[in-house]
Amino acid sequence: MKEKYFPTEIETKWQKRWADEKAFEVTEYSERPKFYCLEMLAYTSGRAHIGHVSNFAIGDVLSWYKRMRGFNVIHPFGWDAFGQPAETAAIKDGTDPEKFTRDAIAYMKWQFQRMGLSYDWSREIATCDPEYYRWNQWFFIRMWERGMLYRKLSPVNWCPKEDVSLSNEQASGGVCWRCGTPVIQKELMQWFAKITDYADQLLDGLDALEGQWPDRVITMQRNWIGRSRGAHVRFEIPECNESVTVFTTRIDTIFGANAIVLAPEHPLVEKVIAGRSEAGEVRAFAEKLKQEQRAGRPDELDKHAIFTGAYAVNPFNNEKLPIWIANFVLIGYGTGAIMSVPSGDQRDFEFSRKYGLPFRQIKLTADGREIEAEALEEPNEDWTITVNTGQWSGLASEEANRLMTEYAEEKGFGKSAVTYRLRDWGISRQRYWGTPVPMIHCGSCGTVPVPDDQLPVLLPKGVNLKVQGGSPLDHVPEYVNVTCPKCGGAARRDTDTMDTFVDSNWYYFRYCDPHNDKQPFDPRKIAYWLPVDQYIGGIEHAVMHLIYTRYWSKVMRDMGLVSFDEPISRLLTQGMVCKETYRCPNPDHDWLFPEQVTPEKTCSLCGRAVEIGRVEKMSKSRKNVVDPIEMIDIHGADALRLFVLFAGPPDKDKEWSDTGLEGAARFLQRVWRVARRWADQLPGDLNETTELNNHSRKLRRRTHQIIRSVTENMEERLHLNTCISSLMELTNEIQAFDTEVEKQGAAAETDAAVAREAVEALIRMLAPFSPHIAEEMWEAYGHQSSLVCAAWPEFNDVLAREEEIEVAVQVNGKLRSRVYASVEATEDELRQKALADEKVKAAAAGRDPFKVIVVPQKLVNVVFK
RNA sequence: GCCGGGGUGGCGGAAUGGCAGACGCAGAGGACUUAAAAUCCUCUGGCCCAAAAGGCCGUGCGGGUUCGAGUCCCGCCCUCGGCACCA
Repeated sequence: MKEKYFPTEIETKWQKRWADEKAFEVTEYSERPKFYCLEMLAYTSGRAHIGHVSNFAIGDVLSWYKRMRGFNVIHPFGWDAFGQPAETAAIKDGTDPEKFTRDAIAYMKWQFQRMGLSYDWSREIATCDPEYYRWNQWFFIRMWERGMLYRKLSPVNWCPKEDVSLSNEQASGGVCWRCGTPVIQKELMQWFAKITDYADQLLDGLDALEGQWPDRVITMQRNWIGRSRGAHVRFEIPECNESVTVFTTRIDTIFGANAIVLAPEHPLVEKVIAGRSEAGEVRAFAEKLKQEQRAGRPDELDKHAIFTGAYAVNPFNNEKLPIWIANFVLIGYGTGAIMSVPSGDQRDFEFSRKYGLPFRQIKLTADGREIEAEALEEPNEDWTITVNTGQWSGLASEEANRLMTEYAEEKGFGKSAVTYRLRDWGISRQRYWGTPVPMIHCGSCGTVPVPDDQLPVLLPKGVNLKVQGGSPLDHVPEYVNVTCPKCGGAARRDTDTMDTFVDSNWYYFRYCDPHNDKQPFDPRKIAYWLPVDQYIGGIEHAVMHLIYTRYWSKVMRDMGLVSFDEPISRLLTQGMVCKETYRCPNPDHDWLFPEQVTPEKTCSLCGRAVEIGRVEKMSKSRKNVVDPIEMIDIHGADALRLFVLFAGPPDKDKEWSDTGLEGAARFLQRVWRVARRWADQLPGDLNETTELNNHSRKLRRRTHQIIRSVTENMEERLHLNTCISSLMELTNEIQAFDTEVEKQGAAAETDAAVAREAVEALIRMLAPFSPHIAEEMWEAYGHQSSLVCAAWPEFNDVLAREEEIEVAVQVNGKLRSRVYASVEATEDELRQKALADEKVKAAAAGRDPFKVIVVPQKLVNVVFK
């Protein structure tokens, strides 16, 4: 072993060797049980950041660990390569999105390879490869055939000057990012996937994920799906011979209704105002509400409403209810119409107060009082006891709710119903850089899919992206003008591309069979590798990506391609890496780089005191990003990986610290020195019963204790930060042992054997975290084959056992003393020892203890009254 | 507003009802060195006490359960994240 540890040299050597030996490539032909370790697809932003290091380091540790535990570990990698930023860059700088993306992949791959991650690169995919997106198209057609896809008019952000659709980001602030024109909403015919058909399955499937997925992700998904059980109730509108159906979860409050309120887009609006003098005014008001809503002002809290002049009839009591239109009723939820019950709902309460509609109390307060409706200061949304509700008065609300629903069903004006917050998934994008929709619109045959043998529909190259009027693909005649596959007549190709969430729905299925040109994947390979055993990624994907991919997976199940319900068994959402920010009060300087801040915390440009911002997510605009490659150049990938994992638990946010990274590097240096001390010593025999001197016995015991604790933390909780702490402790133990050996002069043969056992355990347990240095030391210890083939160290409970343990002695729950005993000491022995203790005797003052609690090997609590 | 995390030394964090502060960072002192760096050793929650011994306090705040609470229960406060007029 060299005297000094040079990370760059070692890391280059082992990265090359792993690549040459294809060390991390796997097949499904194995005796070992499989383990699928997956990190989220990397977006091709152009540059790796510390968040990537953290995400991938977690997955890499787990892959290494499972490999050493005898699993056949698939650990693949790929690129989320389609999407808007490449197209935006192209419009701004005139680059080609494909070139932009390929360059980004090349550079980022180089960066990730310098981190020494144990990926099976032979399975690498990029979603912009025709070999990949071809199968998006194939799935699209299969979904369409199954009635899972349909087209409908749906609004998009639209720039009226350039006549192009804009993403929310491009329309931020309500103006077009290119020309500053105020954005309007335009209805376009777009593709939707019927995810709502699977709402129940997606909701109920979450039960099985409890304990395996973070609680907050499960809760967020439940809320996102938002199943709500209630009833549809039909209200007749005699004057125009129509009826309106509302959805309510509280039919038991229907006697308190004071109005029917429609969403401004509701189709009945035109019918109820037809022929009325106020029709023009109401229509204009509805239009205004539509614009307001679509301009998307989330802080809009005021209720805006207008009376249409028409009335509906409450089927329970034949009361006439005025029909209103209001901004707080949404066309996309329920039936787009509600009954307003001001005494039972916050929104209805605000609406009714503002417009002076009457109140009626229809249930007791939570504390059982009946109060004057007009005296209500807030609505009562509780389930209590009904009052003033005709024949249902005096019932528990839940009971009334059930009976009144039954009554409505009997009488034929209502029905129990379930609605969801979840809406169908719009997958159309009017953009260039995405998967082309493989459909053709024919004047005589309608919408016709491109035949399978003509897939992929290739994205044309050299397209002008800075067009006005529709999508860039609309302006490529040779792309648009096709013959109908059915009738051979002239037809028009659909020019939409797909949402990139389609790409990420099934990429991890493709990893299992990445080069298949006959089908998206061989179902037999999926049956072997899937479900994913551990998925690791950012919390920002808690809802959309992770619902869409669950949905896709269920559709594939129904197509007979896969046989499981849930594709991801365990999920870990890693925290962000954050860093302090600095800001100069001078607006010309604003955010500062750390090197622009003097040690006195003043701005190096103007000398003013710098505001130290809170620790926040790294971002370019705040100038608090750390470049991983810079850090690797200084301290090595091993140290960087170790630090990001040591900084905190994987699922919590972590704070970047330069000195923390230095600490990690210093630790690796120490491990190196400790290992070097014993690398060339010939060890004697060592077995479970070998007689050892004191310091050897102690090191051996600590070695086995630490193997046990690291193993448990790996298996049960993925508390990687505490695993690293334990490795540091083991290193400290070996160092202390070395000092003892120095004191004695010469090392005994058994000393060398015990030291070797400890160092080799340390090396093997360090491998998942800092694999390069571990490999180098392993080789120096005379092992011919790589650690990739090494086994995780086993602990021996007998050797880990303490000879004498310290037992805390409490008097009335307060720590007062300590006694020493053997591990085998019985409860009674511990009790006697504690009672004999001077402190306990003093506290007793002659009394007998009221109670003595003994926790074996830990503590004795002596209680006096 | 709703939902979900979280609040522990100077800092990052540890502790699955049983000795709070493991491990690391930062800091102080010492050894080695002509010197520095590196390395090694020691100390480092607060308060009382000249010091030691010893004692008291201490996990956001207030209650509770328990022999025993950072951990469990109830009520607050603060903070971060997600969603947001979802009937």
